Amino acid sequence: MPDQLSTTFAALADPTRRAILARLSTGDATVGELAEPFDMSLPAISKHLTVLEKAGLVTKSRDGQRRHCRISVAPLKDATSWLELYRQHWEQQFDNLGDYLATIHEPPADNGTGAHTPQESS
Amino acid sequence: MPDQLSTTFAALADPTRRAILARLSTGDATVGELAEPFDMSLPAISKHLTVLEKAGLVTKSRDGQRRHCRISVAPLKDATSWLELYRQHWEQQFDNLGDYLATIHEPPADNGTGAHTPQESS
DNA sequence: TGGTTAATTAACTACTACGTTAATCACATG
DNA sequence: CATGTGATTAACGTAGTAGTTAATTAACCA
Repeated sequence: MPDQLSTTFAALADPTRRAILARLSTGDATVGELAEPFDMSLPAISKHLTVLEKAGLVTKSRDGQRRHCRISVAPLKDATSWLELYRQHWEQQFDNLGDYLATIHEPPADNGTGAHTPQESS
Repeated sequence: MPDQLSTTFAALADPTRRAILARLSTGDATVGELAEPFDMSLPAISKHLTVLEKAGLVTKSRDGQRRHCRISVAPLKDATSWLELYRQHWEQQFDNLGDYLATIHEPPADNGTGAHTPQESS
């Protein structure tokens, strides 16, 4: 029983499932409609939907003999929140690159160490 | 051979690996230092680092007999970009919830359809 | 040279993921 | 009731994941 965040990321780690979510973001659809664009059997799509459903990313409701699928983005929000923790980090990494690009336009002061890494461990 | 985004999400779909990234976000570390807080064998951590490295989230460099690990956040940026596509979607979903919460404080105009879903398919 | 330490690789086990086809369930309809 | 359709479940193959312990590589040190 993995945690919620792991389940969410695992669900997103498949291009078919991401495509299904992309499709559902434009509106609800039945299982058959979702399966149609894929070169894959209906049971395969059904299983992908089960994965998405267990991850809380899709909800299904009966409509006669059809199943109506709807996207549910709350877990994506949590995943984004986790990733946001690193946003400043990559912005800083860019800053370091900027610093580096600045230094190589400076006269080479005392840096003949042959170091290849612009970033400090800091 | 999955695509880059799938590899990134798959790498993030493990709490040990996310913890390793969190640790590395505070500064570089050796494999042994990374392994220390976990109740897990060193080879297990080494494999997790291999997964992170293949996903481009960690780079390793030799430092004598140690391996120096550094976080590399570019793939996280791409993952975030993908998730950002859904940000407006969940904001809208919240708006719809707000609308719904507003309607149930309104006199029931002509909405006796028994519908349970505040959102439109739109 | 020989021994210790850091880390990886090898070999193995157990489990899970992803796809298939065939069978089944559940609803719809002539 | 019989039959077709939408979707799931069953059973299976293959491949990958996650962990273990044991063996190996590579650097350091006395």
